[in-house]
Amino acid sequence: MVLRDGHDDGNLGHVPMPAGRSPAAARGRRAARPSGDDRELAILATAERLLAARPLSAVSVDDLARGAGISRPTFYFYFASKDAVLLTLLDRVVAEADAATRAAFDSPAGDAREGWRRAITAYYETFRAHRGLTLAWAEARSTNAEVRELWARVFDGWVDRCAAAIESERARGAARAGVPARDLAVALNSMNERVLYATFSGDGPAVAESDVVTVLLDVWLGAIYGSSAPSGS
Amino acid sequence: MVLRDGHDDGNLGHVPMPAGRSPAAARGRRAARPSGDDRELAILATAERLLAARPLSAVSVDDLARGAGISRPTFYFYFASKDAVLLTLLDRVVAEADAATRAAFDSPAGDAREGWRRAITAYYETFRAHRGLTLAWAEARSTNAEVRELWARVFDGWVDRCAAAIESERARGAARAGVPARDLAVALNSMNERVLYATFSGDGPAVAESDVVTVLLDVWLGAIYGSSAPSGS
DNA sequence: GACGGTATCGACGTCCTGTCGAACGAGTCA
DNA sequence: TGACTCGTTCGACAGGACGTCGATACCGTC
Repeated sequence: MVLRDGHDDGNLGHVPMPAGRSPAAARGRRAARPSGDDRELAILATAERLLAARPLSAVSVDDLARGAGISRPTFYFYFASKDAVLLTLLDRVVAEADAATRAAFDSPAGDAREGWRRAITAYYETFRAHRGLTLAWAEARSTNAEVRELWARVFDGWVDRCAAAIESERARGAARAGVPARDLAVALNSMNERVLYATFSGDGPAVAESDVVTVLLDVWLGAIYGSSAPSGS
Repeated sequence: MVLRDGHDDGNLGHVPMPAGRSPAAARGRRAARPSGDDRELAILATAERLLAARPLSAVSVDDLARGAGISRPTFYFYFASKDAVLLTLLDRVVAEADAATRAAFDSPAGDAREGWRRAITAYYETFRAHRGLTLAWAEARSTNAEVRELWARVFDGWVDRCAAAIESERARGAARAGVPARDLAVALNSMNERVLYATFSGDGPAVAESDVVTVLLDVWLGAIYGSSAPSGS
């Protein structure tokens, strides 16, 4: 019999940091406790540090444990697995990206073009700031169902917001009608995901880091408005 | 010391199947031989069969060997690793997709819109016909450098062809000027890759299989021409 | 100064990987 | 026919990573 990662999701709706308890409490094996928190933090810090230098597959539980100054079995006292650590880290970055794109969407936004540019930039900046994690997430996604689910939820949120924005642009007559807004949103967000990944990972053909936002924006505007210059404010 | 997968690329320019020798000869450990060829084929068939049902990570070398009716050590007589099998399989599918998209590009193509639609459809059809492999490839890419390189080479070829086509559309005044054609090609091909993957894998938000070509085409046309209706033939 | 929960680790069993060396069988050549 | 080669096969091994169990040390408290 194979043991499942064993943790009941509980509140994965990740409220934006309830100030006190980190989302790790739900993810880890242990209930909240004061003394061991530094260990937990040490593990997380070690993970982020190591992942900035090597791929996830080259980081073992032992590396994480040693990096945090504890033994391998002790690691399991804090996290159920290597992936659980990653999930905790991702929760944070996702909350960051979520906040940033939400801000971009809700902010004043002079004209429409500027609004979209801000949203794409927010997304770009956040993941660029956590390159290692971004790469590790992509790696884990193919083998870990929880990572897949977390990403699906997050992605879905962005798609919803984009689809709503596209529909509102269509309603005011600025954006051209065409394929369903939601399908368009899925396609464009997928593009961003893959293009940014290629740019950050550096292997294979990619758009230069300095141009990537411009290029993505150009495709977004072309797909939504039919040209790079949406009309009206 | 860790042994590398140990095979000198030789001719990875994959000529479209020299009729006689399969590309596996270059990939595997052994020189061409008549008697063991069925074993080799059996391994490849087993791999494709198993990958249609479970992810790559759930298929062990032992599964492959048993499936082909041989023992695990014997497997290593034919292939250097599980990934080498996958690489051989990918060589084939890639050649297929390459031929299909090349045909789409070179074919008569009544109007421009139809040309692009054909190219996207070719890509879509090929990978849909090998769902399991497509998913496995994505999984292997994150851990295996050879898979990454193979994909980079293939992807680059498509980008080249697309960029050239975009430039020629710009030259004749049909496509709008904008970001460099190559950057645009990278972005659009990346989108296709990610969107199709999501559609085939079925987890997370995705475009329905029946709509995906239409949606992708719409974004391509919007990005290249500025609307879904390119002018002229 | 016994107790209960926190925290820690040594040792174990399992799974998978890749390799080594011994064997087996079918041709070939003396 | 018997020795010799060469393609092919596999049992057995060693290594690495994972996750678990049970014993212990630490610590605040009653």
